[in-house]
Amino acid sequence: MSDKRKTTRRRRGSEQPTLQQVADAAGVSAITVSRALNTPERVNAETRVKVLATVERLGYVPNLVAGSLASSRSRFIAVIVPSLANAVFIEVIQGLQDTFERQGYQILLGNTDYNIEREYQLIRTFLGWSCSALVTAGLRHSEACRSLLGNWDKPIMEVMELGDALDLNVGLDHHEAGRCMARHLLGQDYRSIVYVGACLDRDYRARMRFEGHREVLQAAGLAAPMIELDQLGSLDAGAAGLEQVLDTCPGAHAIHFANDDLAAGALLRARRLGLTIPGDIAIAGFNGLPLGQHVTPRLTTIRSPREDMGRLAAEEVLKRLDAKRVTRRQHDVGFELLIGGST
Amino acid sequence: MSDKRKTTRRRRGSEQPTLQQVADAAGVSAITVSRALNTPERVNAETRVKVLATVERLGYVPNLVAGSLASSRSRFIAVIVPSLANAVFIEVIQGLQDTFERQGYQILLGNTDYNIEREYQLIRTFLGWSCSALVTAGLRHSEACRSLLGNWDKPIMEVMELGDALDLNVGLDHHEAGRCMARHLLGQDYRSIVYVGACLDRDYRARMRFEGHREVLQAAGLAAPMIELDQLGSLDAGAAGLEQVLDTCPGAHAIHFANDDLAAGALLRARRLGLTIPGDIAIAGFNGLPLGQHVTPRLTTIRSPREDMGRLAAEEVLKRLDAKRVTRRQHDVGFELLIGGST
DNA sequence: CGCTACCATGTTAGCGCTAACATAGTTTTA
DNA sequence: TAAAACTATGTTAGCGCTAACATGGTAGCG
Repeated sequence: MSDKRKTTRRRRGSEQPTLQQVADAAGVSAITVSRALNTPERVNAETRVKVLATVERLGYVPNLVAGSLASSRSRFIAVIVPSLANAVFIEVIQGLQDTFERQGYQILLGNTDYNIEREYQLIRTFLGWSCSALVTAGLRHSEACRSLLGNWDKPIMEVMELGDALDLNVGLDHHEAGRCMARHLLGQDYRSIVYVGACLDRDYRARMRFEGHREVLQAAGLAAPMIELDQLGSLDAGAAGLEQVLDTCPGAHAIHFANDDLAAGALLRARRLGLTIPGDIAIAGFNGLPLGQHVTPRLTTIRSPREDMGRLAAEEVLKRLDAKRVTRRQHDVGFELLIGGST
Repeated sequence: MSDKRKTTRRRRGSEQPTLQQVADAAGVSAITVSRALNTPERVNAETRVKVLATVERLGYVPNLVAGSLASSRSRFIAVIVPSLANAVFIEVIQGLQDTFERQGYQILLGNTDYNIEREYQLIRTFLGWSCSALVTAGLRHSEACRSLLGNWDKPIMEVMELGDALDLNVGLDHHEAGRCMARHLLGQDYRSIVYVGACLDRDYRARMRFEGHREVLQAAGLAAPMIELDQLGSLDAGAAGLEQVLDTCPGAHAIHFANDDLAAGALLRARRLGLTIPGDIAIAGFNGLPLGQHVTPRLTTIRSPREDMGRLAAEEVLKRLDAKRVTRRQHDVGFELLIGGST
């Protein structure tokens, strides 16, 4: 390097004051300011007051990027869901956010659009942010993703369904939910029951429910016809689904929809067509959305405790982060059959 | 410091390979690996291939925290909304996320729960992450928040409503939307019109719409009664609102609800009560949610282009980040009156 | 052919913070 | 009363990356 040109290669990022500047202004060392902010109980009360006043006076905002690099811990929690269009995931996120933010963690939200490759990319990026934990919806991941997570030493929480999880798991048994509704429909003496779902390759939990449903019908010696729509859960798709059933299965007594959006769309369309429910056709859903309780007749459905699922998932992750005992890796949050007038 | 104890104070964060390790393995310098990953066009094709193969082989995941510190740029966009329970914000977020993620930006989502003090805290934290830009719902902020943002040199985008913005602004005119619906109702010859809102101090945009509504009614020489519910937009609240109107304003011809959730709740309840719509009571909403088009009769409402609003907001921010010309600071996305059978 | 221009890559010095260890003063313990 | 333990604060050395400048080679040009 050239000899004299010590032009002190300056590179200040922003004009924000730094920890060091606060320390100088307060007449202490940088580490004392750091401690006053992060572990106040380890600083003498008098010093603490002086430092915090200086922080306030200078309008100091801690650079969390630098802090994370130094400590190799960020207070990020990666949360990955397949869609934001579905109220179900929103409610889980609310439960997560509520619990995590209360503890000073920030959620990094990723949306895969039901694309398993996209999930891998998101997880890669999130690992680069030194997240403290990962919460992801579902148990299905790409091979690349599994091997990436295999080398990761932070808590991993898989929510929504139960099964063979990577680490922690909070969810419900979708096969059993499908069986439960099918049993209810049989109990009401419907014999010709159609299952209507949408995009079951992506919404594979709906397929699990169908499998449970089919099991029960077959055990009763009945056929289990299924119709798959090509648009994800929406009122429109449900209305279309109803019409498709009326066209192609004229003798159907009941329709078991994969979710409440579809079921409510069908129910509203049926009423508009002047059909009697459940006389002409019975309708059942899944999720327990509020809408189902406001339509007439009330929708028979299965309520899943979504916000609680998020909350419980977050609590279990927090326990892990606090190095608390791991009591159980798996939690079944269950579900509840809500019987309305629609069946 | 003691003389000999050069115990090389090691502090490796994780076991992840670093840039330097990739560089050594590939036989180049660290900066070349950095360039191969971040500005591949500035590296010879042959070298690039060799480096990327090594990256792949070692399973290297870039430490984004370190990168952000060094460059004092993160690819975070702070997004602050008052609630996730409201579909309106979700759709705006979807528009934002879709556009930003496509450009490699990650959204940091904050939820204020309609608490203006919480907004300040969130913004403080987000500034600490060296966000590239801030998108926030609404123009109302605390004094502390304004002064914090005053010193900030990155793009700030305020969405949802139009007005005196800090920087960029994409939204619609809520006063005008209120006027528009009031004019429609007058045009249908309703004379006794009640406005029903919920928590109008928090949902102040609904209050703006009420003010537009009141202006029009008063100009026509009519009273503009208003009922405020104490539960934010939900079907339940709407049903309760309808009953309150029936009780307290027995001569009402029409109800102008602050949003579609309330309106749909009222409409469904009215039908359950056996009322004729719009004969016994006319009902109007705001938002243009799909549900409004599925109830019978269809709900008269105002559709706001929410996802487009998010998309446009993101595009404007991206233009700024690319140092493109700032054509306009403010964009009115407009709205559309949807006339259904409910009025 | 000497000059500038440019391309590909390297060297050095931080970014702003915290972990790890050090030190001085005070209290407790045997 | 000396040693051990604890309290409050400071010093040093990175965390893993990129900006800024440096260097050597090749091409272009009059």
